[in-house]
Amino acid sequence: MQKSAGNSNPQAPRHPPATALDRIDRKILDILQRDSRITNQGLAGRVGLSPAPCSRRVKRLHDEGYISREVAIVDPARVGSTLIAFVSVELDRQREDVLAIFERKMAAQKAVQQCYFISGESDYLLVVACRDMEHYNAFVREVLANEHNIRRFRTSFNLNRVKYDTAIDLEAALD
Amino acid sequence: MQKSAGNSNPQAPRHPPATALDRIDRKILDILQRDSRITNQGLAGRVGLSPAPCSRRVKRLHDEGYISREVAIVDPARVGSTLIAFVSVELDRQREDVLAIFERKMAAQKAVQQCYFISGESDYLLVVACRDMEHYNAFVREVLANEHNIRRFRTSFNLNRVKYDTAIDLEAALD
DNA sequence: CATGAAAATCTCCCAAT
DNA sequence: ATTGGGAGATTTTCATG
Repeated sequence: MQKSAGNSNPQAPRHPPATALDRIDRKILDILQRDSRITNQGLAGRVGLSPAPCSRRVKRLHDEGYISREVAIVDPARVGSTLIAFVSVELDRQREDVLAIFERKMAAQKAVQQCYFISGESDYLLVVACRDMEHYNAFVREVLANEHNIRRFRTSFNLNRVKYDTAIDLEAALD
Repeated sequence: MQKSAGNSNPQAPRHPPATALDRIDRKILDILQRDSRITNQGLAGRVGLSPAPCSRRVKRLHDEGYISREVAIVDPARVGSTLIAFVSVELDRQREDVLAIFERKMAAQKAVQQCYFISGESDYLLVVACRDMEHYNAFVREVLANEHNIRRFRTSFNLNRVKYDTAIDLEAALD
């Protein structure tokens, strides 16, 4: 069994063997997941270490791929991206090449923030961020309606984003 | 018209008047959205500024709330969080108090990464991150099956996360 | 892992455009 | 009003114990 597609990942970062995480590592990850702007000595203080070994651990967490990247989260409302659409997509056929083509297209679309190949009635779930309805309409017409392999798609719109977290619950993850 | 609930936001950060963004600001945001670990002088170089004014702009983008936070993105596979579930939830009634209670509950659940109040057939869409099926089962039994106001919920599981971006397309957002 | 020093970086202030 | 340069203050990193 292999992933649905995209095994030709251009530059899949090859990470070192990856040592196990102890309690301090998880605490560091937990803090950085929520605020990566914290200074090293601030972090060190919160996990009960001196700055030097704390810095080493953070570097290791990066190098070994536990932290894949650090990003700034932009407030969508402030930059005029006010509409989030959820699109469930059903393809005509679930042949590997059809899936791969669709996935490549979605990955290339800047409006598509998230794209999941899913189980259940439809094949894909998209999360699309747009400026407004006009922009979403343009996206649908240009991207989805032009895609021959789509049997149908259904859109729901966001009325209120109650929660948007990028953090993973590390207690539950390892325990 | 008001948001569906949660207007009692405990500490909604009150941001300054918010000046408009020029091309350089958007370029800064665009870069930081994808990599906030870049040094200030590296950023300054890429946007064609010297370090000092670049630092000032970044500070302003934070202070005025364009950047709501900076976070480390943890690789789910590396920390044993391998299962993502999508749950569409239909409530018994769409009364404000029922919505508010449900939203508060979801916001408090660490496994719930995203929660949207949506238009369409169901009321909410949840993105839930779990260690495995057993963990998801426990989540469903403890959290959803105990919630009296839920008429029904339907789960789809992630088979392949094709794309996971937190960046907003700023070109489209402002044009 | 902690301590202490060196190197690099960030941030503030001031002059200049 | 915003930029660019420089000094001061932090921060990170590398050595040693």
